[in-house]
Amino acid sequence: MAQKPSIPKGTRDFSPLEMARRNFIFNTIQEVFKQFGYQPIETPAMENLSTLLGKYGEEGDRLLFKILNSGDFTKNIKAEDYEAKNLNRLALAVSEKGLRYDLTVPFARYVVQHRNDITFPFKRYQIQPVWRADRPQKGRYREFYQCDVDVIGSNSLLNEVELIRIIDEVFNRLKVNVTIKLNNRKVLSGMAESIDAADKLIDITTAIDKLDKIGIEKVYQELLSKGITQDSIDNLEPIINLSGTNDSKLNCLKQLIGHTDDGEKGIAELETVLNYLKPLNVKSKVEIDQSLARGLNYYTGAIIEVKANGVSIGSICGGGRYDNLTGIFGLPDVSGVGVSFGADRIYDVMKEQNLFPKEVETSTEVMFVNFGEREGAHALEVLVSLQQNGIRAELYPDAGKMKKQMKYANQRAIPFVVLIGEQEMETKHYTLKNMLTGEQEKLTLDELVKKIKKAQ
RNA sequence: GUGGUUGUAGCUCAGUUGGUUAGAGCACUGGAUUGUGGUUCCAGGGGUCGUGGGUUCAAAUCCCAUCUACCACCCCA
Repeated sequence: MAQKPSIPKGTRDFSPLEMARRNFIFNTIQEVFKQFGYQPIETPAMENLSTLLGKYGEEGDRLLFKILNSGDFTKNIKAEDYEAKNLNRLALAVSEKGLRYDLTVPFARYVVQHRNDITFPFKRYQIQPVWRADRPQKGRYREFYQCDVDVIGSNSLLNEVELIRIIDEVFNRLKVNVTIKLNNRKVLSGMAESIDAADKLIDITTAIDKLDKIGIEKVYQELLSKGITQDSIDNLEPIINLSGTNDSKLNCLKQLIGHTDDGEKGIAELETVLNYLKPLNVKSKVEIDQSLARGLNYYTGAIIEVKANGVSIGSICGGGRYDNLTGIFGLPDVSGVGVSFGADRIYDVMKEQNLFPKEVETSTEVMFVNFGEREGAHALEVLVSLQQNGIRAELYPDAGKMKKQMKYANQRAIPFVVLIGEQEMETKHYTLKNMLTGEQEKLTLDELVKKIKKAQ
């Protein structure tokens, strides 16, 4: 136990069964992305710190993994920074690269860098791990995969509609029951403006974002502590407390904040998206949630978040529109909208709800028992024909005890075993054993193929 | 980053007020069964009790530190 090896905090190994299930998720998501016409890109695991820093707020900067410079990494350290324990400056002195924190900022960097080769609107997807130096918890890891779809260079709200359809399609295929929550940043600014607290937008949004979790009283407490007046809070109450159907929420919002510029625009956008959606037969519940804010302060329009119904885990997918993300890299006025699927959390939800189809766990469909040199050679020929017919087959490599070979097949959950000994070699009728029922029968090669194919 | 809970065999866990050689179930290996797994029976291997220090004649057990996992906050996929 003492010197048992281990892996860093918040990281995980994935064993074959977990990989089979994870790949099921990744493949499903990727198929949907492709079906909607998105193209893949990849970016490096590490980016220059200058690309990453300052994009996620103070909290985000703290959660960035930084990479120690090669060579003499002390050469840029200034004595006074060391004396004063100026950690930020020391970190910059010894490190100029960091692990990516999400896929959106590297994508923005990519777009700016390759702007001359890209045809806009650019629809890309990206499935890669990201790293955050967060304290791990259930559903929270330090290394996890994001599956991003974004379209950049188009202001059309049809993109929002398309993303919602993608979300719906992915979770339908995965059989995960979800609620898609929708809001608009402009509605939030309209709210702030209508209570004369436009300058406190961030404080207001982060506070009411917690409504679900901590209840309305605590939200008010937090607002007061941030310097929002009691008058303003009283005015805010009817807005936060909206309930009912999307239509009735929209109507109330119009009355309450429709007079502000941003409020009017935001409501109109929400209404447009929902109207597009109406005839499209989206199966997941789509609901307006005027308390939905999400932390990232670069969203400017739509805000989207997906929750799995009946599982207490954070959001499993989220995103929104950002009008000027590439602006920070010197390419202004390019609007983008996208969402990110959290594969690891989707895995946890599906695990908890037993949603993985057991077919994904079958690797080898048929195993040949090895009786010895001559029998093995014969089995190999039969095996090749099966493989050429698209059947996943393997021959046990050692002519060991039959019990051991059967046990191997059993534990690998291989549904069929073929036995080829003296008798079978002579008659060319091979014994096929169904490992689930225990039934055996003697079949010719053609019958063998047919039988196994039928079970696929 | 703040506060709390935790750690004994590969896994899930017992372990008395601190007291000889730390146990069980499952898993693993071998046998009963040299052409039959998943059931049954028998036998066996495997732990310096997370790590480091301290208290004590004596520590898995008490104290401190540290690491891990989990929970709440913060934040988020």
